[in-house]
Amino acid sequence: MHTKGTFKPEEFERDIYKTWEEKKYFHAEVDKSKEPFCIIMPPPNVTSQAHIGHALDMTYQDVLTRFKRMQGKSALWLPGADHAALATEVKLVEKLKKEGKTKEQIGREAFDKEAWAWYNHYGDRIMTQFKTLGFSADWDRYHFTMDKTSTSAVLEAFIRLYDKGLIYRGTRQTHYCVSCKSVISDDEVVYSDEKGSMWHIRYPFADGSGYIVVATTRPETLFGDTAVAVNPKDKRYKKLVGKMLKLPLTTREIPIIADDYVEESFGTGMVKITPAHDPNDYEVGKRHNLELISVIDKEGKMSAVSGKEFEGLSIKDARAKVEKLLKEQGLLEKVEPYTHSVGHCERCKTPIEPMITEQWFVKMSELVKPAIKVVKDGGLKIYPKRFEKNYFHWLNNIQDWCISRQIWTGHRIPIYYCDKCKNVVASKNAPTKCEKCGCTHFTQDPDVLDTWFSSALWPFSTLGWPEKTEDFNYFYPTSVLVTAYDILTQWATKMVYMGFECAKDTPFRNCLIHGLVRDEQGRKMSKSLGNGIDPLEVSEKYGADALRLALVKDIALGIDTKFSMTKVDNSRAFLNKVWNASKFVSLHSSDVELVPIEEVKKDVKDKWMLYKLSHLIKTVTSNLEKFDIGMALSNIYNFIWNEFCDWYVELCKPSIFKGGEEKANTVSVLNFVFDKLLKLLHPFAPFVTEYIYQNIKTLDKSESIMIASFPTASNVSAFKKAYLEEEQRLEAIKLIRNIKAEAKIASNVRSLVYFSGELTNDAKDEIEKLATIVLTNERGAGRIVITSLGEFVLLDEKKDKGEIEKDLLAQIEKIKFEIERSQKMLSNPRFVEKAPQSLVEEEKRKLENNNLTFETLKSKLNSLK
RNA sequence: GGGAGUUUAGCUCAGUUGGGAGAGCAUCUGCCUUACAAGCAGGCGGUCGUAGGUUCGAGCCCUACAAUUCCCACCA
Repeated sequence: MHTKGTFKPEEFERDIYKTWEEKKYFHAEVDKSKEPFCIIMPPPNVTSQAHIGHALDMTYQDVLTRFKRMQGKSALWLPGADHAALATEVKLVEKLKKEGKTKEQIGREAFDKEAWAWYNHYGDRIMTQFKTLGFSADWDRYHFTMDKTSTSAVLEAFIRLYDKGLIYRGTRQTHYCVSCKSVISDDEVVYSDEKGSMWHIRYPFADGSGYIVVATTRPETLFGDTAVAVNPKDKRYKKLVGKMLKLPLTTREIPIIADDYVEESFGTGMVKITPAHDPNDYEVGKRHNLELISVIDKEGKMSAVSGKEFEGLSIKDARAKVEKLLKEQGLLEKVEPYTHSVGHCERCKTPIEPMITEQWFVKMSELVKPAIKVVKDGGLKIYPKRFEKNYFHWLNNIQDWCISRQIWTGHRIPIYYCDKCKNVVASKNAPTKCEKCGCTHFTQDPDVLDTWFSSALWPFSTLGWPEKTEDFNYFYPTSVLVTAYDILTQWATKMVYMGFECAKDTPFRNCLIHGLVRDEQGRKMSKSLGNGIDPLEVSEKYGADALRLALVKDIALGIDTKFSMTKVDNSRAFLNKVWNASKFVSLHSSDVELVPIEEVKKDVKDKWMLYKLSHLIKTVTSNLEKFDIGMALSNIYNFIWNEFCDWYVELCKPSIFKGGEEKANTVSVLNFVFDKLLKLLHPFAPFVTEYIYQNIKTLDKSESIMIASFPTASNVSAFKKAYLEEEQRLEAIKLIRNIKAEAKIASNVRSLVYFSGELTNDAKDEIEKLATIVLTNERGAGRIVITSLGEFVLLDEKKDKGEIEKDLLAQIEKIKFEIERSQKMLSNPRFVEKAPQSLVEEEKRKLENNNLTFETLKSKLNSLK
């Protein structure tokens, strides 16, 4: 039995998890007799370590999975990891650099091997970490975005989209990272303000009649200028439109054009247009049919177009040289400091270069339509609802998705070019013979796919798609996606439109958005700030259960949460409380033959407890169904501590100490209730609940609490009367405790209290024990308190008449205030008319009671005089 | 520039269709009462950001404003 020892989670968490794994409780099977429930785990980067954000995200998922599993669903939580192509490549290149190598030196094949060695090395580290936090994912179905099934899904999806004309190759301006030597998507560009300079450069007129001045932050791109633009409404420059300028440091001439894009008030009102190296200029260039001149190459060096003097220079050197030459030629008006926003590569932090390149794109306009519709129609619900706005905004403004990357890590694009006739073939395997020219030699496109391409297929690739597997048929669409709001648009949207395109349905029915975990000052946790909290350290010290509770207690959906060790301490204190409650239950159950709940003779306190328990079960279940796990946990926490421990356990003691049948009955109910509470708590604190469950005596015990049934509310309307009766007793106890404290009587001193009304023996025992008093019907003077049971007088306090009178007057004042309040409401005809009848009745009842109390108090006062 | 969140006790935050303001921590008082001092009992503490409006009634609904955080776009 479980009657000794203190709460030491480190002594049992590991073993319990091992048992769960051995018993295969995490494994979900296709079972047509059960309803499916499925969560696909958002795959963390395979090489990352578990951080506090994961802990929150996964706790949400584990709570829901465990809840549904206990409800009898076939609950699948499918885990996996992501290869994070660009992030991994950056790290691999760094590693090679340390070894004095480059990826080009070792070649593509060897590089692939390096990548796989890397995956294998880190492969299950993060998943092992997740296990220590108690997560109940089905590890048998672990997937990786580069594994066979995922690769097969990627190939299938690519070729389908290609054949439908939804994937195409195009030349356009894209963000290019000269360090990663790859194009990156808009989402992978992070902007930050940087101190730079604004160069004011003189562009002479071609006819030698003076010059104009343009302002730029990128003087080195002037070799790519193909025009200077002014606003068509700008009176200053209207006459100049059409005139030709001599481009400094070159022999070229460029025109002055008019375009709305230019703001009159900014800089000089004249903008140099460099279509190949600026997104806005690119658009202007398209409108005016300007030539694209690339002056920066993919290495981040100046190209031949910029002239012999500049060719091969870095951007930085070129900039300095341009400045020097302009100065020498008297073409530099001034240089002023200027702070502006500069885009950087998310992974390697290098400033990005807008560049014209040839890339593969996914055409979005049609693809996006069902994804918008499903949310509008309610086929996919987003919690909280307000995030729908972000979702729609994103999809309505979406650009074609650039999916090719010039790196080596990831899924290679399944496009082959005929060596002879350049025929383009999309194929899962290398084609053997060209249909057009019969050539047998093909070269595969060197690029790989954006990581998000495989992540977009994640909800169905993990279930076996494109094969028509049983898993896919049973579990797809999945039940809910759990993720933080920062990734809703980047990832969730992709899964939805790819889900419709490939798997013909929404990938998940619900999308649950939670906030981010911040530090105590509300800052984002990051390596550079050094404010990160390692969930594994916390778990090791305080137990995984305490960590989980600290993360999700009192959090609201979609709202950031601040993490603090105070919360962990509090959670541990709560678990300790549960631990001690279990010791109490155990201690008194050992010598008792438990009676099934239907057959137990229940007294008032038992009915009161069962009545309240039934309501708790309803509330918790409904909150969990709404994904409000923060609220559900609060419900359970408050009930266990404030209702069960503080009141019910104490109420049980008189019966327990009496022994015999009365004890057996009480302990049976106590056991029943505690068992239900453990089950309610289990999804949140799986380890300690399992440990206690295994070590206490209960009827109908399952092999594990994990697979026990989640409590369901029973009909308790018959207990309502007893419930109200108990509430009256508790009210009296609280009021008596209160006057005792006010009278400065120590809480452990048994006070003599006068009471003249009728009480059952039970009630008398309870009140005497819990208020620490002895009741007597011998009248005396003292502090008076009026309760719904009658009048109690505290006798053992030496008080003179004056003080008692003062007390009474204070009570009378209080009650008068109440009476006036009720009267005011009830005398308002519009309240009586319009407010719900039950409310009006309630108010009338209160007024009546208060009037009675008022009369009693007044007669007391009079009798003193 | 566009959009969203937040603003409630000293601190961290709940508050489920509008119907007498809540928890934890901190603090104060008294208790080592036979499950638990990681505890028990009792207190102190709030014009619910500001100003209007709707309503019999507003922390909750509407409007404006302020502070703060974030997202998107952009910054020649």
